[in-house]
Amino acid sequence: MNKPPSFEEGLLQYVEELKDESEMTEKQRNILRASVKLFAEKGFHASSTAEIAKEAGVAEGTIFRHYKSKKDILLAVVAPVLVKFAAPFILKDLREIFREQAQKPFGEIVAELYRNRLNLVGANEKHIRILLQEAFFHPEIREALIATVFEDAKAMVQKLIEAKIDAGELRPLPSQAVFRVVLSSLIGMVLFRQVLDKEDYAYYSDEEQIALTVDILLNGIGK
Amino acid sequence: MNKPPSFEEGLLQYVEELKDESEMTEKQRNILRASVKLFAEKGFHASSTAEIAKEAGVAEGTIFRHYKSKKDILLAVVAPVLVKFAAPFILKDLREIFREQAQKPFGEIVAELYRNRLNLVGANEKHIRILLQEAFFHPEIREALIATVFEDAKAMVQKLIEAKIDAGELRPLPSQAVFRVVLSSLIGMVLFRQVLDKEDYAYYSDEEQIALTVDILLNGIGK
DNA sequence: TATAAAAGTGAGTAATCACTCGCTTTTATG
DNA sequence: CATAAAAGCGAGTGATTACTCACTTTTATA
Repeated sequence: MNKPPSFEEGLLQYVEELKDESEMTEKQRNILRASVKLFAEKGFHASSTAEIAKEAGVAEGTIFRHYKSKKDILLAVVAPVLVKFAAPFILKDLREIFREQAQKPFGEIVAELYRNRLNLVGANEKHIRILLQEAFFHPEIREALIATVFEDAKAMVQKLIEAKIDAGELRPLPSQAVFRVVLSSLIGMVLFRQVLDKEDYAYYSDEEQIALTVDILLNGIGK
Repeated sequence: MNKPPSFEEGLLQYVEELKDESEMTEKQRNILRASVKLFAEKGFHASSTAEIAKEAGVAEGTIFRHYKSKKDILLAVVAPVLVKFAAPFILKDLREIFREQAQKPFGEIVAELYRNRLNLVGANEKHIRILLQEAFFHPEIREALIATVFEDAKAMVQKLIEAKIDAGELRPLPSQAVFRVVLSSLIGMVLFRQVLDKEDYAYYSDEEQIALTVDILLNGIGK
């Protein structure tokens, strides 16, 4: 009858207990830094606690003084990305973009959104990599990712889209589909920049890619 | 001075030695089937050879009679997806779409392309999941994926795009950006259908999603 | 400065890991 | 039908795994 701990009891609990780095010991910060490095390079399962200890310059026992299991380290690495990023940024940054700029043309809002998210990804490559990697295997992480990042963004952006449709600025399309294409284009830019097409992508700047993408999004590729 | 085996010596070698299932023993087929199941569920690193043997109803020694290492099993699982799928389908299916239908409107060609790829993904969920999961960790797989699937598709689609621009059917945009958006939209559909938004997505059929996506792609969302 | 709590240590542990090897059984071939 | 090769087996291997614990060192507090 014992339910496995749900992501609310599990992952989101970390959110509330989130120490910020200033109240950690030197060694504990080293453990996190080493874990991020190794997890990003070889994945969670392929990184041993012995390696982490060595990389962090710490005895193996010290790790378990701070984290009661190896998986705890993963959650401690991943939770801040999810929270400090997703939640506050989406709820604050994005809310700002939408509220303060809701009167701006949709294209400009989306461009600003893309700019914001692209910078975010660039500045936190490793953490995001770990987050996505492990989302494949740990349903709790996947669900937390969808519940915090995706659902919020979806609700907010769809609302904006519907307002812009009512205002006659956008064609009367299903907001679900519009949101999907808006998000797809963002994911596509990240994907091309980071993994698929580094050379060709590098030929254009981020700003040019954004402008092109928004142009296509608004006006289509047809003549 | 020993270079690690490149993906050509490693992965693509499997392509040529690819047994088809008919010339495998019952047990060997069971090993592959069990591996696909476990790798898809918990990932390569988290699946032990003991588990695979148990799931396949086989002695652990039997596994190593057929595959000289655990990683060999992964490559044997992944190579067929890469080759039987990517290469032939892209070089045959896609080439068919492009050649036989090049005179059709771009929208119809892309719709056909989306239909084709969406079915492919649906029919091979597990294998694709494993392929993507492990592409994070194994550079050889990632490179093979990009080299075989991505580069071919990119060259072919960009050529079509440029032809359609010359024919005056599409706006004169950089083909790189157009290709990126075309591919992004496909990835977006897959992502929404399979993981992000199962409920909302289910409200529309694949065919409707494709039609909407192509409409937006061609005509944009602006009024 | 005395004292307790917190942080750090590293040898030790049972379990599990991928893989081997000597053996038996099944299959193919002439 | 004889014989060899291929397939299958499972106990056994040393290495590695995440984690513990008795102990020492550092830090905070009164």
